[in-house]
Formats: sequence, C-alpha cells, structure tokens
Amino acid sequence: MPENLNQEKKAFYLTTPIYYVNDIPHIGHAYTTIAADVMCRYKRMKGYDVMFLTGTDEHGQKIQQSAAAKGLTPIELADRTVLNFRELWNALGISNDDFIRTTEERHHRTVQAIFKKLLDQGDIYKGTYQGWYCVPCETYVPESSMGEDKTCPDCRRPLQMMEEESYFFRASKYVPRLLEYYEKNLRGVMPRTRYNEIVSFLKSGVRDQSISRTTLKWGIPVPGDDAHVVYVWFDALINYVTACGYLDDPEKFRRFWPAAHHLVGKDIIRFHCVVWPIMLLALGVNPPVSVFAHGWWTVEGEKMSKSRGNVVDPFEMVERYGRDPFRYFLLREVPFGLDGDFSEAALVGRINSDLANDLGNLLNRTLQMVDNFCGGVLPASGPAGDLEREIAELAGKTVRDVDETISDFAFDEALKAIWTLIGRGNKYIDETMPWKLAKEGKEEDLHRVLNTLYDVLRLSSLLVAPFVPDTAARLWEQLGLEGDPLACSIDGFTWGERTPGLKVNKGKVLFPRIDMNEWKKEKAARDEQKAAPKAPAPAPEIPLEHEEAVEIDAFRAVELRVAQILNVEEIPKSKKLYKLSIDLGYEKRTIVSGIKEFFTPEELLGKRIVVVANLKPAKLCGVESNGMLLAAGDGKKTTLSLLTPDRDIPLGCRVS
RNA sequence: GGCGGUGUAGCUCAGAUGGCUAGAGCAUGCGGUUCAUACCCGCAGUGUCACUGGUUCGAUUCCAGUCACCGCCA
Repeated sequence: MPENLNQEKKAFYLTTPIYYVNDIPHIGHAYTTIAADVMCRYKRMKGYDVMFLTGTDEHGQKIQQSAAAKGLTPIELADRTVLNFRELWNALGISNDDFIRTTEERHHRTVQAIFKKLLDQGDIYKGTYQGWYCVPCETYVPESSMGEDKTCPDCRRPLQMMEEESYFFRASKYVPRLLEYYEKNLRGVMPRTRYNEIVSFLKSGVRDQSISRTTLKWGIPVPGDDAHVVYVWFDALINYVTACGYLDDPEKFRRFWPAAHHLVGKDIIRFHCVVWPIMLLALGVNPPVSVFAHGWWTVEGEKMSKSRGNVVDPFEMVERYGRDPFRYFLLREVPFGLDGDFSEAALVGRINSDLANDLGNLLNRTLQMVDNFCGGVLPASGPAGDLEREIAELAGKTVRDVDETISDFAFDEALKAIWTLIGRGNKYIDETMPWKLAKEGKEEDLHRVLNTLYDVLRLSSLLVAPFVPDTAARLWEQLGLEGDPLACSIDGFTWGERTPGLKVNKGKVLFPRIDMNEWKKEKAARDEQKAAPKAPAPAPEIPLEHEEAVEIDAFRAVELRVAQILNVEEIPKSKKLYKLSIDLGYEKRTIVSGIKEFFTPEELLGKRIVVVANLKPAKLCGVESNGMLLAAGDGKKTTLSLLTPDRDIPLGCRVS
C-alpha cells in the first residue's frame, strides 16, 4: 500500500453513513457519529491529517412521499431535517470537517459523471426490471418480505407483477475481483463475523443491480435519459468520493482516498461491502481500507421502536446528563460491533463509578493535596523510586494499548486501559499516604508523589480527550496547563516534563455524584408522566377505504361485552400471540390475541377490555380461543390501542 | 433447510497455540484509611467453565453429537 511517502503527515479519512432525512435523529445516529468523532480526534492527536465526513441522504421515494404527506416539497423537508442533524452534532461536539448533502450540486455532478463513465465503459446497461409492485404504495416488494398470497407487507393489498425499464449495474462481473481483494484484506470488513457474512454472500453470487427508477422524480437524473433518476442507494454511496474530491480535486482524492474508512450500522453492510466496493473497482479505484459495522442499541432491554415510544432522544440525554458522560457511556458500555443495551440506570452507574469516583475524584484529591501541602504550587520533584518507575512504565503501556485498541475500533478496550491507569493512581495515593509524608515533614517523598500523580492526570487528560473533549479541557485547566489538550500531540507527551512553579487551579468538581435514591424517584416520576396521556400524536396514515354499509341487525349480531384480563401467557411458538384468561363476570374464558408486539404482559394484566363474546371458537397455535378482543390500529400496524370502558362498569355488560 | 457465531461468578463479559489454587468490572459482605465527590485501598467469596461422549498423563481451552439463543443466506 503506498503510504504518502513524500508527505510529512499521514492521511486518514473517515466517514459516517449519510443519514436519511426521513427521520429524526436518535441514539443510533448519535452512536455512529460519536464513534467516528472519537476516532478522528484521536488520529489528529496522533499527527494524522484527518478528513472526517458526515452528511445527509436526501433523495428517493420515501422522502418524496413523506414530504407530500406534510404538504412540503422534498427539498423543503430535507432542509428542515438537516437542521436537526446539524444541531445534534453541535450538541454532541462532533468535529466533522465536511457535511455533505446529496442534493448539493457537487454531488449531482459527481454522480452523473460516474454514471456516464460506467455507462460508456459498458458496466451499466439498459434492461427491464421485473418484480412484484404495490401500486398504491408505489414500491417494489421483494419476495422475501411479501405477505401471504403476494400482498404488500405495508398495506396488505395484492401486488402486481410489473415490468419497468431500468439501468443495471454489472455488479456480477466484479465479484471475483472483490473476493480476491477481501482475501488479501482481512480488515476490509470488520468485525470478523461481518467479514465472513460478506465473503459467503459474495460466494453465493451477486445479481446485477437495478440502479435507476422511472416511477419517481426526486433524484438525480440519469445523464442523457431524463425519464430515469438514479436509484437512491447508488446515488448515496457516491457521496464518499464526492466529498473526497473525486471529480473536483484530484490532489485531495489521491491523498485521502487510499486512507478511507467507513463506519456503518450492521444493517447496511451489504451496500457498503458489496455494492460500493464493486462500484469502485469498476471505476478503477481501490475499495475502502475498512468498513466497520457496529451493533444496535436496545433500550432498557427492549427493541427500540417508535411504536413502543422508547426511542432515546440524544438531545434529552445531553441536556440531562451532559454531552461527555453520554459520549463516554456509549463507547465504554459495549464493545463496538456488538449490540448493547442503553439504560439510564447504567448510564448513571457509569457516571458515578467511572467518571466521578475514579477520574473526578483522583483529580480532586490530588489538587487538594497540592493546595493543602504546597500552597497550590506544584513543587519540583525528587528522583523516582521503584513505585514511580512502575507507574511510568504503566503509563507507557497505556499509551500503546490505547493506540492499538483504537486502531481496531475497540473503543471500550481503550477506555478500560485508560481507567487502569487512573485506578493505579488512586491506589498509589493509598500506598504512599502523602498526608502522612506531609505531617512527618518528608518533603522530598511528598513532592515525588504529587508529581507522579500530576503526570498520571496530565497524561489521562490527553488520552481521554478524544472521548470527552470538554472534560479534558477542564482537567487541563485545573492542572494549570496552557492551551487545549486536543491540540497536543500524544506522541509529544514526555513523562516528568514540567514548567517550574506551575500553579494548579482546583476548580469545581468534574462530575458531581448522582444520588441513586433521588435519581430513582425522579426517574419514576418521569416515567409516570410519560405514561400519562401525551400530546395528541400526529395523525398516522389511516386507510381511507370504507366497507359496504350494513344493516343495524348485522351489527347487533355481534355480541360485544366488557371483560377483564386476568392472566397473560406467552405462546412460545408465536411472535404475535398471547394466551389471555379473561373474566366476563358470569364466566371465565381463554382467548388468543395477536397483540404481543405491542404490549408487555404487565401492561395487559388487569386491563378491562371489550371482547366479541359470540365468536366461533378457533385454534391458534394449538390453543383454543373463545372470542376476540377489540383494538384500534392504523393500517401499517405501527401502533395499537385497546378499547377499554371509560368508567367503572360491571364485567359482562354488553356494548351496543 | 444451508453457512457462521454464542452459551464461563448475581449482572456484563476476558480467557492464542490444552497444564499448577479459572480471571476483570459492576453489585454484595467485612476490614483499613481520611488527601478526596459517603470517596479510595485491601480482603472475601460463591462458578458441575450449556449438556453428552471422544482424543490425551491431563480439556473451559481440541474433536463429534445434543440442546438453547443470535446473525446471514435460501
């Protein structure tokens, strides 16, 4: 690999995915972007010339639709959502060098130039696309996600086989070349399990990709054929080279592209590890050095989803706990690449034990001692003893460990290594008991200890700086040091290096401890408020088609009665069904109900509901159901609400 | 159904190439200390290392099978 030998600085290029503007920013977006930020800040401190890119993906059907639903033009919608992302990156302290929007002119030109080049060289050809199409939803449905009897998974209406003219990208042609590339580049896809998945997927064969659409307008026109727009994925991936100067700045491209790394969520590795590298190979450009796929967050043990209402709002977390603790938690709690669980209790635990007790307290007690015993001025140090040599050695090892682990995107390991050093500092105080040395007048020993602690903190400030930039700056300031730790070089750190007569500025406690009892009360109160009736939700898409009119008798024939849920059992074989025991007042029954996706057993227990009492019994998953409960839901099955009597009324009463 | 992964202390997880009393963090209990944010330090633990066989002088670590969970593919 050519390593920019004629440049004094090594290049490093890192991207996040560009985020689709049909969504409000949540913890997943925050996670990827924070990780990228940490990596880039670290590389800058290691002397790399860094380019850090994030941005937004703004074309495509979904944008066009949701803009229309809101009475906006697509670009108006995009302009609004982009603001949310920019604000979030600001709130999280993201240090990106560029922010690309796929609607920008530089990107349009690049996409069209690439399309044309591939077309000219025969890697793009015109053909027909065949597939099952949902006319109302205006979308193709892959066979794997079709409902029963070839119905649309969204609106459940029947699909039609459609044919459409489309441009295709000759992906199949480059599969052997890509496989060969991955064989030689084991870090091309990380972590390893994803690498295996991609390789086995490639070996199973890749179809040519349809890369244009005639059914929508919101996209980049295919050069020379205005009936088509470029398919959103093909368009989106190209952003990584647009911003890198592929078309406009060959010098920049030559410098940064050989050092390109992508960070992505595990859901989009196929595009990044199959389609994208093949596009690059076709262009005669090397695939990225690595694509790292990180895991997903669950929330309080449950899958995060809009319908559960448990989506973590990063703005709220930053406001409540601070940006640094949030950043720290996300990268410390879970190995990058694995799924993890986000819980506020765990976050508070990390704040108290790692940030307050270990790091904050080490700073606080050290500076307090410099104040108490030396009038706030760091004294000159005597020669090091065995203990000090051991700690200096550990410091060196920590620097090496951090470098090694961060290079592997193992942010959690890097933080563990730093905290081992911090822990050693705390232990060292107990071993040497500086207050005793002060009392006994052993000044030389005392000064040596304080200096050693000072260096542990000084180095820690540098090492934590990429993760918690604000905290690092505060540490630095309290240590009485000039400038910004983030602007320092990690390799330039020298143990024991000192400006004489340095005065420390013991300031406010770095991280106040959070009282767990009070926190629990506060959290419980908050949860209760959340559970209480919320502001009216925005109207979901409701199917507008009506059933045929019926006579009143037809309705009367349905015997609706009030009942109460006595017991809820999971049906292990089923993802959707619960077995419910219900009380109708005059009798108890079992019904089977497909509401598992929307309610926990706890939520259902004791609920008073309305059931169809004269429904013919039916067996579902081997359990006999005697009736059904009533619930309201939108057509897309994103939410469901049980019908429940609004005041106390005896069980068994009829509903009419 | 195919491929791959995982199953180790209450919880979250580490444990190349098989070997002495199986580890870390958090939580728990006890002790120490007072410079410090009721903090820090030390000690104590409990574990049939999923199950069943096999290879071996010896397996958590290798092999085969079983079960459970997860991912990708069909």
